[in-house]
Amino acid sequence: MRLRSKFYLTTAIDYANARPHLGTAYEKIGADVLSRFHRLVGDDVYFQMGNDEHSTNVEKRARELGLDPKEYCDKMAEAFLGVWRALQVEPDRFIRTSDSDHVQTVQALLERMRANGDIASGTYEGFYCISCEAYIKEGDLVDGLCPHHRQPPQRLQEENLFFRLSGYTQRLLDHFREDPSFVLPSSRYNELLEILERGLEDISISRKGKGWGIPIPWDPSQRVYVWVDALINYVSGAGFVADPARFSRVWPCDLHIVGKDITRFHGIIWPAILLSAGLALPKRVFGHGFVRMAGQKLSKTLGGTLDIQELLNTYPSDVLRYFLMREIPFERDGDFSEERLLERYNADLANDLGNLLQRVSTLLWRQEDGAIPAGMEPEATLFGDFRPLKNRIEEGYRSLVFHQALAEVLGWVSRLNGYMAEQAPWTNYRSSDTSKARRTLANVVGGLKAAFVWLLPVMPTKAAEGLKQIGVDPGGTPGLWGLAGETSWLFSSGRLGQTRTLFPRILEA
RNA sequence: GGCGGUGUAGCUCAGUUGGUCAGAGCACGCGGCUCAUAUCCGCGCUGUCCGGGGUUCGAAUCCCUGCACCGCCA
Repeated sequence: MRLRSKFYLTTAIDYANARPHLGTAYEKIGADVLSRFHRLVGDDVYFQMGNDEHSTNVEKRARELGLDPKEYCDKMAEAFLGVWRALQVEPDRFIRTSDSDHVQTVQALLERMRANGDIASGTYEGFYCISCEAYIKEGDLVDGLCPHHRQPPQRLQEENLFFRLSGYTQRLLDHFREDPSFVLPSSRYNELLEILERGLEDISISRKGKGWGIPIPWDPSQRVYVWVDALINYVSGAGFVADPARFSRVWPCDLHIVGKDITRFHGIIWPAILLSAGLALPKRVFGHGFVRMAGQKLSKTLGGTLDIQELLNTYPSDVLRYFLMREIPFERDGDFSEERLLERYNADLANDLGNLLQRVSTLLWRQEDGAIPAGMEPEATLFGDFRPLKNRIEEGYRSLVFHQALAEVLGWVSRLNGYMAEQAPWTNYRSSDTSKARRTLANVVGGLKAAFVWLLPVMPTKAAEGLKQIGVDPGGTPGLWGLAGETSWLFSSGRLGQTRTLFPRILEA
């Protein structure tokens, strides 16, 4: 029996100036799936996400609404949490960069960096895009506008604090070469490696001002640049100042899940900050792909947003989670469309999985009064290669290839349907070959138990409901994931729960 | 401008080191079953594997080149 291994997992934190859209939800769902998977296999999981509040855009938006930034952020935090709850995304901590332990952590790390001789003041001059919250090089402007937001940038010149990022080029390069899986997928790794090979430049880490933002401890006329502020949330949330015991248990972070557009911040700047502050580096950064609609990028500034709440009126959150994880490979971009969602739902969930549950339940209630036949043997044709199947599914989750894991589970369900048709237990009952029918049904029920357990990370509610229908209480069964890999458990006796249609077919609207 | 990725049936995609590799699922057509949510099972259909050259006995798979889309960097 090995010790429970800890697993500290984070998503990016989100700007609090717009409600979450499907793309944001995709990232959180992926992380939540992974978090649930690790809990199921028995790891000691700490899962964090949150909101990034010290942005000039947030401040601006708040003023527009006539609110104090903090007040506005409170409302937005509630709005975000509402969406996450609706999607069954359940972090252990939802951090807000205005939280006092975070503010203290940021200041403490800056002091360490300064003590380490990595911070100096200097003058910055350049074009700054307010929407990007970043400087843009002159050559990147398109017709004098920010290429991402189509807005005119500001010309800024100010006295700032600089971080000697350049001094960390070699250490980061060494680290990248030592661990090619530090940044995944490999396409992102290669991009960052190239940047490192070219060498890093120092970066500005503060902005002049006394408003919204975290004050530089030794220079209250400067505020910490949002990106630096934001990155440090991973350390704050782990308990750096608020809970040192937890911090020492949980840090370094096992995995940062972020969008592919910000892997650079997480794979280069963030590790450099940590090195400077004398903290261990995270073990891995994963840059996921984007959800597109009809090939178009989803973006809060460019609009084109699909309302999540509205989708949830038609499709339970389990179904939306399933669709996103099944259809869009986590490391790649993929298209979202409601037609496709409907297709997947009816084909995979209603017809294949839900219907199988229903047909086996009906037979057992009618013929066995709801008892699951005990003492039956697994059929070699079905369970012969069960072990490798289970391993592939586990590996799929572990390495964030969720679509593959789900394809494997649904392939298994498909085999169960085929087996059922082949054995035709209903004819056995008619010809009084009850033992053969029982053996068949026990096999199908056993197979379904495994399938539902494997689906728990993605569809926590529906899979649990499915398990209850075949007599398993998921909440009251410790070590479920492990049990689902053992035929002795899959073939244990039991009684069916109440039968209810798990995934009612949805006809075209 | 530099580096990298992608381009395979109507749609979404698998295709390890070149030799049943022309595939899966969905959609579609036909047949079967009736336990089931008009569901399930079986069978079938469609492809210049982006174009053009080349290497090879043999290439979707290697090389060159062109095109399209995408990403990172400049």
